[in-house]
Amino acid sequence: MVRTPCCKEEGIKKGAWTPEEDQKLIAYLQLHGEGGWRTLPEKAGLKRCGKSCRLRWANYLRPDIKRGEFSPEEDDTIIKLHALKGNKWAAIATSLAGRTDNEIKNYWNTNLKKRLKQRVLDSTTPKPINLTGKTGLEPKNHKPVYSSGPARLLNRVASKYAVDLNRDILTGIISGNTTIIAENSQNSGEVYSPTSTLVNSSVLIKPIPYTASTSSGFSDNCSLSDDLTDFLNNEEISDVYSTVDNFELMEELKGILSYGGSGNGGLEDSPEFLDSWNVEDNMDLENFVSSLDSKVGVFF
DNA sequence: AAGGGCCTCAACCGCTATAGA
DNA sequence: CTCTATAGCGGTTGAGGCCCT
Repeated sequence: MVRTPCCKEEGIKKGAWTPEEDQKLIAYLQLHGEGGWRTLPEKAGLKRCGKSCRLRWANYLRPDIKRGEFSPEEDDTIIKLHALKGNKWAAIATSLAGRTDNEIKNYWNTNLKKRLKQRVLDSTTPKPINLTGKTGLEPKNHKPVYSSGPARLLNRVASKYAVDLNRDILTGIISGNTTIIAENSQNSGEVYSPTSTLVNSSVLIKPIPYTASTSSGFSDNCSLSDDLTDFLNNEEISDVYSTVDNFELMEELKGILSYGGSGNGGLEDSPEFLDSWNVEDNMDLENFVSSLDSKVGVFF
């Protein structure tokens, strides 16, 4: 399809709008209503392209736009909806009266994202509890029995990158039916307290197999074959984690798996590196995770 | 006081989707 | 069915303000 030229013509002004331009645009739209953006600038006496006029109106001049700081309630809504929808700013904006997609996107990138990352960092203090001889969970007796792709992948990522993973988050993700075992010899006999961080490079996440009578846990038809966002958006998972706390839980996991930023040659907003693993390939996850080295560089 | 770095957010860019001729 | 115009979306940019040294 031939691309429609926009703002390519000579004499078209760019940059910040002046009050006079705003007035011209408002006056024209009050008189004629929205639409006809291509011809609007000439009719309204503006040296702007139609697209620029439409954006100025939609994001700034529209009378129903709410300006000012976001309320805590709006923060919560954005966080929850972002956990569900990802960077679908327009979809999120439909649930926040008076807020534009652009405004929400900026607010997320400059405030909420940082706040969530900071929360993840604050929650990653390791507190191992020595329960040697009391748990019956000696590592050598626990060859992992994986029942789901997600759990396996999380485990492999954790073990491969010695990443700080908050156990609360992971146990939540695995619906509480999870045993976490320190496998490394120097940690033999240890498990971690519910508030601990998994800092060891050989941590196992062992979900109890899903059964039809269990309302929580993973079924085999829920996998990470696409990406983590899809996984988290999976209806089955969303149903399990429909409370406020668990929305935050999901958000934190996303934060952890994206933590590190592009500046480190790593990840930023979404775990797209997971895309390369397809369950149908029957690829060994260990090989897959090993291959991530070359894909993401310094991870975390 | 100055200036360098950081942060915010309006505006732009590139692209897709959709409607209608 | 094809082509074009328009609307809309998400990512990115850069001007200006703020803060710190």
